[in-house]
Amino acid sequence: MKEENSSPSKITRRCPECGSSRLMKDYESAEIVCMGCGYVVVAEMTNQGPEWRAFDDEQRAKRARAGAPATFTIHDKGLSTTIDWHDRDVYGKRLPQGQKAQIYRLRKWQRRIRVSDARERNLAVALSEISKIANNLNLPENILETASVIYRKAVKEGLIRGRSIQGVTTASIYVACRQCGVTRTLEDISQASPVDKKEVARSYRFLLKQLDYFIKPVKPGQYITKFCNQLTMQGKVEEIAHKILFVAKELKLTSGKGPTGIAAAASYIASVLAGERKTQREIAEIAQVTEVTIRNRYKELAERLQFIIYL
DNA sequence: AAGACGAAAGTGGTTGA
DNA sequence: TCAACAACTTTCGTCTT
Repeated sequence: MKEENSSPSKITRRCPECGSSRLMKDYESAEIVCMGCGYVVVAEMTNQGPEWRAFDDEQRAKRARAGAPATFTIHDKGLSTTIDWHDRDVYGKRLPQGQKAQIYRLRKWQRRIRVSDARERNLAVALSEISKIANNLNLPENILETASVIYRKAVKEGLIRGRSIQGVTTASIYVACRQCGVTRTLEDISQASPVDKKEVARSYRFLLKQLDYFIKPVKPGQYITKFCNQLTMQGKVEEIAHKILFVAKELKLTSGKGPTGIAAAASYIASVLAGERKTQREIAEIAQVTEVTIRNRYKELAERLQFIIYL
């Protein structure tokens, strides 16, 4: 097996920015963040363990088994047999000419059986597509699994007919992110896939309706966390931003407005208050809103917040 | 010169008849 | 299906640091 040679990528133990060893896993945004300076050390957290948990030795003995953990991300859940391309027997000896031909035929049929009918083929293509996009976005394993489950459901309900596989796979990932509380915007996700934002949004709405999912709208607070991490601002800034948001909610300034705009404005104000000023443009770029929107939210907030401004 | 501010016109999505 | 509507964007000129 090849995998044993290439060791899995190790998580850096120290922050390359400030050298601090106080690294924290942020499952919300699927990143590892330095608590000292806010630097995002690695933006990926993949679970390399088995999908089960064991609480004592007895359970471990019962649950452990040979082979890779079962996964929803391969169309047959990774349970099928594959015949590799080396024409060698278990001892590593070359096979005699006659057997070589036999193995070739076996291999051919094995492949054909594995990906048999149209639905299976669809699944196989789609799941590899999902993996590709999830990898592009450095999404953790659980998102990949969730998206795969959602896509399987969609296939089972016959929802794919007449729709592009890519559209539905991308939408599945978006649904998975929303379900698991990982803040990625439609924009983020459509950028990592060949499908445009509009198409993803259409498929997304379609999936929700057909599969009877209800997904809570994203809270601006989740975006604040994300923005502050990306802007490598101190924890203090984030804290102030959350306070501002809290007050804004009390004053009913948030309803009906885009959560990204509000979060961006709160982050902006917080950065100014904390003496760690970021420009509107910097924040606008990360928040994927315009400076004008930040200004408008900022204006509304500033008018009402002037009494509380010295927290 | 860069950043902040604001006015005005344009755009895409939602809502209700 | 269509028009009204609010939120948001784009663009551009002016002011501030």
